[in-house]
Amino acid sequence: MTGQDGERSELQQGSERSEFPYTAHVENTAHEIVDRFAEQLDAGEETGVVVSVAGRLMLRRVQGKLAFGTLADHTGRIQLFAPAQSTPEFEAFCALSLGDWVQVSGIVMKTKRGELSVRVDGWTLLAQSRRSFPDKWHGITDPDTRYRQRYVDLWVTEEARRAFTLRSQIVSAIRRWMEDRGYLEVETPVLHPIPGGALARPFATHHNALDQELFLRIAPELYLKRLVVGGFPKVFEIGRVFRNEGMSVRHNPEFTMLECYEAYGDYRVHIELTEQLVAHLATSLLGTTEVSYGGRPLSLAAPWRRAPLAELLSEQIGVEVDVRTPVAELRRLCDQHDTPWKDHYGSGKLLLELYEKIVEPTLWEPTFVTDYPKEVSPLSRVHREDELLTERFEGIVAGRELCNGFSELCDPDDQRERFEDQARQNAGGDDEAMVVDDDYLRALDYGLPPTVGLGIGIDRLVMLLTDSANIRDVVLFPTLRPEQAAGSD
RNA sequence: GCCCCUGUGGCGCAGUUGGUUAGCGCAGCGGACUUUUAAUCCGAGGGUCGUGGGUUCGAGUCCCACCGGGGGCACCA
Repeated sequence: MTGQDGERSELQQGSERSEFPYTAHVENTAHEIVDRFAEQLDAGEETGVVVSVAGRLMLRRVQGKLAFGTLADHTGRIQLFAPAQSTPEFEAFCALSLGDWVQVSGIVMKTKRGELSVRVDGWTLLAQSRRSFPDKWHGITDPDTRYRQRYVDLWVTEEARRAFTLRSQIVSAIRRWMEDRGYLEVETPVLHPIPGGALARPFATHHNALDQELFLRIAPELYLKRLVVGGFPKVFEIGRVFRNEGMSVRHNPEFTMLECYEAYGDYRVHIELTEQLVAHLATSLLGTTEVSYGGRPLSLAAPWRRAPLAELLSEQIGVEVDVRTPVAELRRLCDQHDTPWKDHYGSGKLLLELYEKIVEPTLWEPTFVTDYPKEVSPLSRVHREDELLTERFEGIVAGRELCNGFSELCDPDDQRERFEDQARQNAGGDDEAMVVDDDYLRALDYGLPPTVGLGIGIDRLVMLLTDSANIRDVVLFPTLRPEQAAGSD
């Protein structure tokens, strides 16, 4: 391609490029005008109300001595009505390109056919679009183009605008809700000397001045608990975390997590917090807790079902199993159910693998799965009724993990042992296992009170509430392969 | 990493069992039109069919490789 990749001809590029204004007078929005006048005016009626709007010209219908246009702004669309005899520089107005930014002022009126319009009594070209906009009827159908050129997608794909607006509202509502309950929002480091707080492979980077290896965080967990040690009893953070793992419709290498910690509470406190928060978001933003996901109904109303992991698994496979079931028997069950295992897996890990394979995808209605094996929960406090389990829960909705929380492990000695156990697995080839974080252990030495913690994947939550099947539909600029050099695509 | 699908002018598509100058709609260009709603009508342009090989008298169409994109599996949230 020789640079004519959708660019307009020279003729079209306009001679007054240098005359684009530095500001624009905008007092109204498309939505506001429709809201105010759509019901009131009769076809052919004119008001004396002068409005001033700005946006992109999305459609144009020139008819000799009369032109119509469709102007889009961030709130919606409104028709422009431009008669030759009253429109300043009518010829130039008709020559506008689709996608051009214009400011228009004029009276509000309805055409003979009853379409609410702004008469173009004055207009200014604010910026040109030198590349043509996508097909006005089909929009962008290639998903790759939608993700790469989100700046165009947002104009053309109504669904995209809706999803990202809702995402913003969700995050904002979460903040308000947490703050209303006495949680303090904090910011902890993204660059970690030791990656921790989750089981995942990190991205590595390097600080030149310190000549030190650093990792992009895989979770803020350990820093937030340091803050509870530091005397903030209720903290939360909404932030980006990074995991160097595969990408899929449900996984983007960087994603947003809400994590919160509360002193003096146990895991039951955050189970309730989760179901109430999600129900609140659904009610306040969607108007109902009865939603549908992928065409299938789903009730987010609290309370959600609670069930211990081993119980759910036993029920599903028809064999009584728990964390005390011998490894050999669980391996047999894994083989039977097409679930791969490794030699170093204990009963707890085998149980988890079986559960994730067999049970999790079947949990459609919101369910809190509780009492995870200690073996697979290196940061969770031991269950008060069973030393091989922990007081941990995951919230499963539509067959997917939405959140993960637990009574926090406070005992520095126990934590050290769990770290060391993880480190052994790490050395043994499991590059997702944790390593010992001595500073975190030092913090625990000063005393962490009884505490509960919770992490919610915001992207997954937004997917759920916007009925999106692909995480890329709720991430503005998802991670993609680098675009091929222009010329071959 | 493995498997399946896909790649035609700026955009959306059609291209019949491989057969003569690769079509259509939108956009863009020229023209007509004072109530359109993807406006309509007339006219003239624009593509070495992802790239590179191969089979064939002849390939957008068949074969191979590579590149891009999508979906599924595996790993994870």
